[in-house]
This record gives sequence, structure tokens and C-alpha cells, in this order.
Amino acid sequence: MTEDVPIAETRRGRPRSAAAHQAVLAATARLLTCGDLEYDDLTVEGIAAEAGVGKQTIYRWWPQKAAVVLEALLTGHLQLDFAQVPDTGDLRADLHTWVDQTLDEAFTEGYRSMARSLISALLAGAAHNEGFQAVTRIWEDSPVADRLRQEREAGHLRADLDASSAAAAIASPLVLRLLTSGRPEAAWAHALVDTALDGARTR
Amino acid sequence: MTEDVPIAETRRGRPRSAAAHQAVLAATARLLTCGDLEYDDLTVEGIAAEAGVGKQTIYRWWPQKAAVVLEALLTGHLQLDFAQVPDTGDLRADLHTWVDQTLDEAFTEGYRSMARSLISALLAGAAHNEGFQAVTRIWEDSPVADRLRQEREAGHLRADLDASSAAAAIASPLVLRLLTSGRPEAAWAHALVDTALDGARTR
Amino acid sequence: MTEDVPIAETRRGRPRSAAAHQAVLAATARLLTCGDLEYDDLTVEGIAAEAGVGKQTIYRWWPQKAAVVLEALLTGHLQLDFAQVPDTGDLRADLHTWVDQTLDEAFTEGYRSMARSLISALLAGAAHNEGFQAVTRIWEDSPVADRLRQEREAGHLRADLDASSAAAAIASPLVLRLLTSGRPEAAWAHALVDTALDGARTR
Amino acid sequence: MTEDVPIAETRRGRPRSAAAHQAVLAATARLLTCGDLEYDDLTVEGIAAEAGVGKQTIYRWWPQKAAVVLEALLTGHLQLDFAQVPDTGDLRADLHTWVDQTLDEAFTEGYRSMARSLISALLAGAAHNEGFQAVTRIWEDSPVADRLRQEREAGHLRADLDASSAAAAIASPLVLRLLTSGRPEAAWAHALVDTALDGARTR
DNA sequence: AGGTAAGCGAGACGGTACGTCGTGTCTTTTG
DNA sequence: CAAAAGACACGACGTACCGTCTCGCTTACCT
Repeated sequence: MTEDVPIAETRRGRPRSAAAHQAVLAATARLLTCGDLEYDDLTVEGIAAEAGVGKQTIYRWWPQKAAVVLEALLTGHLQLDFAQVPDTGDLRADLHTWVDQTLDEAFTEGYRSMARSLISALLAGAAHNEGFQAVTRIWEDSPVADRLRQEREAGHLRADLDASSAAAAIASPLVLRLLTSGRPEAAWAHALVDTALDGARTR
Repeated sequence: MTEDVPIAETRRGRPRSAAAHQAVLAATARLLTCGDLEYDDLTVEGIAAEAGVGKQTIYRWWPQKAAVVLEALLTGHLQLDFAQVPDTGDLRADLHTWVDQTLDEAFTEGYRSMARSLISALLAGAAHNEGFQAVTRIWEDSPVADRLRQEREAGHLRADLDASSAAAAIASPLVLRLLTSGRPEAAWAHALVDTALDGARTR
Repeated sequence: MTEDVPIAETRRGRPRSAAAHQAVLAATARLLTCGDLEYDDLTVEGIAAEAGVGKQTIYRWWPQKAAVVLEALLTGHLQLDFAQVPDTGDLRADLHTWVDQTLDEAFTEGYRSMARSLISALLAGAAHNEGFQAVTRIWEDSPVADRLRQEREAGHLRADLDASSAAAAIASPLVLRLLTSGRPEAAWAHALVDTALDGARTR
Repeated sequence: MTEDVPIAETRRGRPRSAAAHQAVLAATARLLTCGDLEYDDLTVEGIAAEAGVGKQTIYRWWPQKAAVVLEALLTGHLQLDFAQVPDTGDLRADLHTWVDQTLDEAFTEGYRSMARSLISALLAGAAHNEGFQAVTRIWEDSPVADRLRQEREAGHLRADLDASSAAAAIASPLVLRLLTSGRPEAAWAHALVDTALDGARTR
């Protein structure tokens, strides 16, 4: 996030306080996680206060609020991972289970506000900042993609399968539904898995 | 958006001005479309000024900025539709074409800021407002869903296919990519179509 | 205030409501008296609501808020009289008593807010409206003036005494002190009476 | 106005900008004096704009509009002093002259709107704010009081005369008249002086 | 060892927009 | 046809944050 290319160029003056840096990221994560704070309600002043840090210290190191959130995300202060895909040997059943689990978790109250925080951050930041593209990895490089790759190697799936794309076909619709507050029916979600596995065409 | 339950309950006092109502929606669309205005830069005061309307009139009828934008969207003042799916008889080729077209359009500058406007509005609003679920229709009831239904009726697709779900498997990943500013590679997008049609499994 | 000369001229349509007129004045007095409402906090909307009357009905008959208050004052809906001057035969003692009483009353909480309401109204109105000069009568034609006139007729005071002016010399300083929230010392107030009776010059 | 208790308590953070402080007072005086602005028409937003200052800066230091005006008054940014009392040796003639001058000045248009500004400020503020009692000094510590004190020391007036009280007996009625827009007759005003000097009683 | 160049918490600064409130006008239905 | 109800355009209110700017420190390198 912050350009840290100290090419032997020893900086003069007081060095950056690592403590302040961490405090900011931790405060950000704390506010988004525990509080009932949406991303939009998150303020730089609020972060500074929570972190016990001067506002200027934040502006010195991050160009905008979204950058703070993104760094909190990428450094793991803010966790937003999907559940693991179980492995019973039956891919279809495993993915159905994963989809159900994911929806269960997603529509748990605490999680949802955090998830929306993430996506709001993503959007607000991504609109103007190239670095934010990384966020798509969250669903495109999800455990689902790993499993699909693994099954492909085992020869159970098409050899030319684009695992990332196929994972996105399952996870992206779920993410968008998660954001719009309407929990989809299980059948709809299972159909996503079935379509991705079997295709729409008659076999 | 506005409760229109005309239970013969004749309202007293001056009736709501349809002109003001329309002026607000039109002004909103005008600002987002023609101007170089992002959703975040759109202000209630700005809408009121552009519409020649009192600020209070907006707050009287819409709880938040996002609701105004949503209504502008749903009433067609703000157009954000997907392209039509061409019909050459070859479903796969048609969908590939549609995907390419959609990405071309989406990564046109003017369109993108408007599209992000939509989704930001959606998110800010959807988090707390049940009415906003309607926004999912934009991609789940897209022309792709219609085409899939039509092909299913013609017997070219599985009879038990959930067309909405399958359309989402194609459109949702595109929407999310659109929001995160990184244009996906054509191969990735085509793979979405192929997975949806043929499935991941070996046939 | 309002021309109410319905000279047998049978008007068509719904007759003007005397009840509404009275209700407005009564509501005004009620709000200023009982409530903890200052004049500035008094609103036309508030009066209309309290009176169960349309806002327009008020604007139809009075040009401004101050005019309503003034009429309430002049018609006695709003009482703001000074205490009577006792008559023990000793003018000086009587005026000292009156001054003490007036201050006691004035610095009673309920009274003060009403009195300030009056004066605020007076000022707001008087600045732009000739009719408001009448308000000066409250202190210049106070019971003190009457008593001075009476004593002058009895030959106890100078025959050429301007009773109104002399009464003002006593009452006006009290009124201004009342408005500025600092209760004057009794000695200062008694000195007002003594100066007015004996003059500043050595005798 | 602002608590200036410099208890060696070194304040942290950026110190208050004296420039902004002065700019606000100057702008207030400028608007009330030069403009055709009544006190009621004076807005905090207007002051901020005229002063080139953020609105919050005003609210940070003054609780209400009236307090700004009062401070402008007390610091001399806004001049509202009475004329000097001439000194020809003849006290009565001098006071008559002063009264006439004061009324002439008071009923000059420019002055009056400013004067009402003062009193409106006074009232709105004084009702709830102890600090506003200072305003009474404007008429009770007027040049008249000084002159009376001086004459008392010279033995021309009663040794026990309360000069402040006697000055109030002359000035307060004038102030109230000034506020209620009716210019009193000269005779009435002269009678005030005569009563204050000679008393009402027959000598 | 002292000088000096940052960084630090704090918080005031000029701004912009917020969402609310009150004004005085207007347009309905009701009596 | 006036009165009630209440929506309307307008504009000020007081608040919340923005991103910038002093302050008086503290820290750690560099003479």
C-alpha cells in the first residue's frame, strides 16, 4: 500500500511509528467488525479517535479512507474468508453443502454488516483506485476454485476448464445476493452449482 | 417505491405534486447521465437545485438519496439495461457476442461511472431497506435469462433449468468485475458462457 | 385589528369563523403564558396547531406573528399589567413598595418569560409597524402615572409635572433591567423613586 | 465573552486563530453598519461568508448569533455610544441639549436599525445568558452618569445621589422610545431631565 | 553532545453537505 | 366559498466530516 522503497535512502527525522500504523489498521477492523458501522459510516476522524492517533497521521500514510480499509483487508486485520469446501468425494454434494453454509453464515447478522463493509469499501475504492482489483480474488480465488482445480487435475472435470471463471459463476451471484439483503432460496443456489457442473444444455 | 395503496382513502390537503416528483427523478437522471457526476458526488441539494424543487420535497418522499436513484432506475428515467442478446440461432455464439458487447459498453467511460452509481446506490440502500432487492432484477432478469427460457422451451436446454440462476451465473461475475475496474480477459468471460452451457464436468 | 363589520350584508358561502379568530388569540396567549415558550420560539405553525386552525387562516388576518401577539396583548388575552400602587398616604413609601413588588413579581420565573415575550414581540413588531407604539403605554401609563397625576391634583406635586414622563423615569429603567436578567439592588431601585420625587439637586 | 482564564494551562492542538476571531467581529459590524441589514436579517452564514470563515468557527466560539453581536459591541467593533454631554456650566441646559442630540441621532435612519440590532441581540441573548447583563452599561454608564458624578463631587448635586440610577431615569425612557419607533416630543424628554434634577415634589 | 529534520497527538481552520425547521404561498377537499 | 389540511419553493439552522494547517512535543539520525 505505502511505497516502502527505502533504496538505501536513509530518511531523516523521526521514523514512522509502526505502533501508530498498526493502531490505525486495528481500529479500522475493530470499527467495521464489532460496531454496527457500515463503510459509509466509517469516518477518518472516527478511526483516528479509536486508534488514539492524530488525523494527520492517517492522511500522511494513506491517500483515502478506502486505502486504509483495503490495507486492513490485505494484511488480515479484517477477515472475510469463505468457508472451506468439505470433501466427501462427492463434488456436487460438497458444493451444495458449501453454498448452504455460505448463505447461513452470510445471513448471520454480524457477518453481513462486515461483508457489506467490505464490498462497500471495494466499490468506493475500486472506482478510483487500480489497486483494489485485488478484492475480486476473494470470490474468484475462493476455496471453490481450489477444489475445482483439484478435481480437474484428478480428471473429473474438463481438462480445459477455467476454474476461476467457473468458481465465479457460483460465488459471484451469491455475493451479489448477499449485498442486496434478500436471501435467495436454496433451490436457486443449488441450481447454480448444478448449472456450473452439468451445464444448461441437455446432455 | 412510494406506497400507492389507493384504498379509496381520499387524502386531505394539497395533493402531492406529480410535476415535482417527475422533476426530481428527471434531474437525478440528468445529473448522473450527462454530467461528470459520480453517485458519491451527487447531492440532495444538487438534485433539488437542478429540479427546481425544495430540498424538503425530496426528503418528504424519499428516505435517502439512494432511494431516489433507485426509483429513477426502476422507472426508467435512468437507463442501465444490458444489451439485447443477438439471435443467430447459435446460442453459444450469441452469448459470446453479448458478453463481448456488454464488456465493451461497460468499460466505456461514461457508462461506467453511471453503473457504479447504480451499485453504490444499491448497496447503501439495500443494506437497510427491503425494497432495494428489486435491483437484483437488473442482472438476474437480464436479456440472457429471457433467451435461456426461450431456448429451454424450444427444447434446446434442460427442461428443469433454472433460467434465472443460469443467467446469474453469467451476468453476476461480469457485474462484479465491472465494479472493480479491472476489465476481465475475453477468454475468462467466454469461459463463463461455456461453463454455463456445457458444465464443468466431462461429458 | 381585523375589520369585523358584518353590516347585515349577508355573505355567501361559509361565514368567517369568529371562533377561529378567538382560538388563535387564545392559543397565542396560552403558549406564551403556560408553556416555557419564548417569543422567538413561538411559531405560526405552532399557533395554528394549538388553535386547531389552518396556517392560512392566520396569514389571512394578520400580517405577521408580532401582530397576533400584539392583538392578544391589546385584547387582554395576554395580561401583562403592573401591580397597583398601594395608597397609605405616604407617596414615597408607596412607590418604594410598588417598586419592590414589581421586582419581586418580575423576577418570578413564570412572569419573566412572559414579559420578555412581550418585549421581544414589541421590538420585532415595532421596528416595522407603527401600530406597535401602543406598547409603550404599558409602562408610561402605568399605575404609577395615575398615582402621580392624582397627587399632582391634590397639590402635593408640582403643578406643571409631566406625570407620564416622571412615571417613565421610574418604570423604564425597571423594564430594561427586567429584560437583561440582572435583578437590580433594592437601593438602586429606591434611588429611582427618590430622584424622581426629590430631584438630584440639593434642595 | 470567551473565558480567558490563563491558568498556565497550555492548550494542546492548534491555537485559536486571532485573525479569524477579529474577522468575525469585523464582518458582523460591517454587515450591521454599512449594509441595510437589520439584526433579524443577519445570519450566521452571512457573517461567516463576509468574514471568509467557516461557519463552524463561529459556532465553536460563540453559542449564538446574539453573543457575536454583543462581543462586537463590547469590543468596540460595533459603535453604539451616546453623544457626549456638552459642558457649558449649566447642567440643565447641557442635559436638554444632550437629550435633543440623542433623539436626533437616534431617529436618523441608519442609526435606528443598528440600535434595534443591539437591543434585539440583547433580548434574545439576555433571556438566557448571564453575560449579557453588561449591555445595561450602555445607558446606565452613559456620559450622563459621568457628568452627574462630576457635578455631585463639585457639590452641585446631593451628596448621596446614586448617579447610575439618576442617569438611568433619563436614558432608559429614551432607549425604550427609540425601540418602539415613536419619537417622543421634546417637551416630554426635557421633562425627564427636569424631573431628574428638580424632582416631582414642590420645593 | 547538540542540532535538526521529520513524525507524533491534538485540535482549529475554511469548506461542503447534511437533514430539519419555519416562512409565506398554493391547491386540494370538506362543511 | 371560507376553513382545514398539508404540499410547495425557499433559505437558515446547527452538526458532522472533509482534508489542511499549526501548535508543542518526541525521536533518532548527523554532524
